[in-house]
Amino acid sequence: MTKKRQQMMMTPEALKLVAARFKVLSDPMRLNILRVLEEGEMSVSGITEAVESTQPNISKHLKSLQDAGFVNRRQDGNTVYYSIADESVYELCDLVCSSIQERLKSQASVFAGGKNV
Amino acid sequence: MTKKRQQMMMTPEALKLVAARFKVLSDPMRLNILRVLEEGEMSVSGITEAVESTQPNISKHLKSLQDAGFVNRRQDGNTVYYSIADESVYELCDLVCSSIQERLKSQASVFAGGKNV
DNA sequence: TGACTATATAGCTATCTAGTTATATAGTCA
DNA sequence: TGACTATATAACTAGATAGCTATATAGTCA
Repeated sequence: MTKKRQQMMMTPEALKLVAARFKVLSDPMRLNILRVLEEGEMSVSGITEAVESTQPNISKHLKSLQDAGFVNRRQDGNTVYYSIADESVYELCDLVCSSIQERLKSQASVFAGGKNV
Repeated sequence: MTKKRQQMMMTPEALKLVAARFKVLSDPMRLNILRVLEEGEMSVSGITEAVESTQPNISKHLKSLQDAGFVNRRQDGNTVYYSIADESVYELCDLVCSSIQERLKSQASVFAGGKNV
């Protein structure tokens, strides 16, 4: 567990890029959209219905997801389909979920009288 | 690459938790603090100097990092030392960095005339 | 062409937050 | 005790943004 890691990126510009990417993932609605898209490509109206929001709101979120490179856009006639472009987003979510679970578990052990950090 | 993944967490509360965690990472200054702490435990004043900011600002950021469980706090006399509590944050950053590099590479190939998505 | 549909965008508002300055808190040391 | 130091907090400002309504754009079909 003490394997040497390479130093994190360090220029201010790089930090901004990384932060911006995390920012796109820092909204529950956008995460919900990504979750829906995990099942496959879907139209804007389909997504709107699936996440129970309004069409303009979803279009805006999809734009930011696309700008960040998380989703792809495909137009067929006058309906537009979005799909996942970067599968690593799910790894990110899995990591965060595991981390949250760890944290909740250790907090629970406090209440149970177990030892924690 | 097509291995089945378990479905992402789905309750609204879970989505909020995950989003909140990403939000803490969505600021360049906080990422910079984490980068500095990668080298080991450091005092507030040390961090403030390392990232070239003001002490109140850094204290505030450290508080949000601590609330999210990313860092630990240890007081010795009247100086306070912070250290990394959750190493997974570096995995998250590595994933994002790789993803950004992939993206930049594919964009570069467009300019070079290579084929892209 | 015009009526219709799907998506995108503009403009607005309420909320949030990074950074600032000033101050409070709390520990050390004489 | 008082002077000093390190950190935390309060109060404020400026900028960002999620969601809304209204509207624009663009594709289909008669």
